[in-house]
Amino acid sequence: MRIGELAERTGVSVRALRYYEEQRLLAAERSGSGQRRYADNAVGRVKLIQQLYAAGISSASILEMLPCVVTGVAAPEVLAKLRGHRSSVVKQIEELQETLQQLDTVIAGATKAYTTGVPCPPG
Amino acid sequence: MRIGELAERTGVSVRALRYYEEQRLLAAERSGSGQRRYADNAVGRVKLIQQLYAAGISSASILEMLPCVVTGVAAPEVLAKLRGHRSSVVKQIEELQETLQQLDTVIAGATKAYTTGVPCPPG
DNA sequence: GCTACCTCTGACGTCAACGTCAGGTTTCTA
DNA sequence: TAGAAACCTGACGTTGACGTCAGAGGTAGC
Repeated sequence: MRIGELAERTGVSVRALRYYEEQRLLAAERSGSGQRRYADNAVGRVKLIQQLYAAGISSASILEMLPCVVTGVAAPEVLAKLRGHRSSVVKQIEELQETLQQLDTVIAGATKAYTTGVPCPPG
Repeated sequence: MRIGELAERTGVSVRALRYYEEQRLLAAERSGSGQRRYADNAVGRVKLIQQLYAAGISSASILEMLPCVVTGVAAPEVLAKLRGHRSSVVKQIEELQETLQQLDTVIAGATKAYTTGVPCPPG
């Protein structure tokens, strides 16, 4: 498929896909005229990249771990980094759960208070 | 306390604290010579700010919700935004949990494969 | 009162993941 | 075989949360 279709199917922009290629995260065949052609599995690859980005992992780290994700094999150093990222993700989840509780407390309190008290000025 | 102590007690930089003030997220009294003086509860406030930042909430949104967190009262519009942020945090958590599973799969597979197979080149 | 450290304002620098624009080529559709 | 739509390669712009540096003034221990 061409880049526009991949963009549509993954929900990321064309520019982002070119950027991934620049970062060597996503390869593409080229047609005779130089247009990018992607295989079907590129969709999954792009979604994986997005997921890792969302976890706060940098291009460089993703680049490092991608072949391992694909082949299922990793050298000890890479494995150590993977474990590092794993624990960072765990920590992020824990912190977000705390934040969620805070938000819930505020929402619950504010909802109740507003039915009886003075509102907090918006803006 | 002065800004250096607050920085040390919260683990954020002096520059960040000044930035929070710029964004009107954190107020400070001033000494006669113009130095910032913070009350003890500033520690909690800074940690809250960090938590909200970590949830991907912008300065503007934090500014909007802070008085509500403090007073426990919110106008309906603000409340709606709070709920919006809440669901965004929930979504983030879900996505991170997916990512965690992916990482676990990779780590498990790679650990096993490495004991028997070919390593993935590091770097 | 000396000295070492802390703090001030202002202003430019940084970094990552793209957005956007320009100017030209390719591909699809009628 | 038009012409619209998609694609190409640069290359500069953007945004947020700070980092960093300069030059000047404040503070605390001895």
